[in-house]
Amino acid sequence: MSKATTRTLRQFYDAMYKALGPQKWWPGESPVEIIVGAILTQNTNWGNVERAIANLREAGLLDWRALHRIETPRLAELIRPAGYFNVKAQRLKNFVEWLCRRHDGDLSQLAKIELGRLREELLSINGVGPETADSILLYALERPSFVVDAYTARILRRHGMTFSGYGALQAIFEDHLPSEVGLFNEYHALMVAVGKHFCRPKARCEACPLRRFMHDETA
DNA sequence: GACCAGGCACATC
DNA sequence: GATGTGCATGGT
Repeated sequence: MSKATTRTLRQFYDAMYKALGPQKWWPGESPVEIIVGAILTQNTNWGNVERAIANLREAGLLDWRALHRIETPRLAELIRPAGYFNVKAQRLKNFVEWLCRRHDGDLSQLAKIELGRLREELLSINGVGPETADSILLYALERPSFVVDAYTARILRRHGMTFSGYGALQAIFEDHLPSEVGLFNEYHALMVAVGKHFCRPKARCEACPLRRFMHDETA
C-alpha cells in the first residue's frame, strides 16, 4: 500500500474520465448476455463477438435453459464469428452446466456467496480464467472484483510500473482504490478505451489522455 | 500477407 | 514459476 500509487491511479482515472467520459459498460443488456460475451471475447475482437451474440439472440439462446438444451456442435456453428468456436462452445457449456448443477440455473443464488469463494468457484470451471471470472463478477454480478487485461498491463508498463502475473497487476488496483463496483466498472472500461485507441503496440502516445504522466517519452 | 484482438488450458522445462 | 503451443475468425 502506498499513497503515491493511490494518487497516481486516481490521476489516471480522472484524466481518462475527463477525456473520454463514461463508457457505459458492459455493452450487453442482461447478465446472461454479459457472461456469454465475457467468454466469447477471450482473445477476440469485440466486433466478432457481437456477430456471434446476434446469432445467439436470433436463435433464442440468450437464456440458460436454452443454452443447456442445445447441442454443442450446433452452438459452435452459431458462435463461429467469434473465433475458437469449438473451444468456446464447450466453455459456454461448462459454465451453464456449473450454474445448473450447482446453483439451480439461477444467478441470483450467487449473491449470497462470499466474493472470494465465488471467484474460486468460477475459476474451477474449465475455460474460466482470472479475467473472465472477474468480468463476470464485476459486470454481470456487480461484485467489486477489479478486471485487468492485456491493455491494463501495457498501459502500466509504459508508465514504468513493474509487476508479474495477473494477481500482482490486479492487486495494484485493489490495494490502492476503494472497493466500489461503480469505480471498478468505469476504470477497467476506460483502460480498454485508452488501450484500443491510444496505447497501441509500437504506437507513440501523442494524443493519449495519460500522456502527461509519462516520465520518459521514449517508453 | 502479417499483425492484432477485452484468454485459457495444457505440456514442458 | 516461466515459457511455448493450439485454438480461429475478421478487421486493418
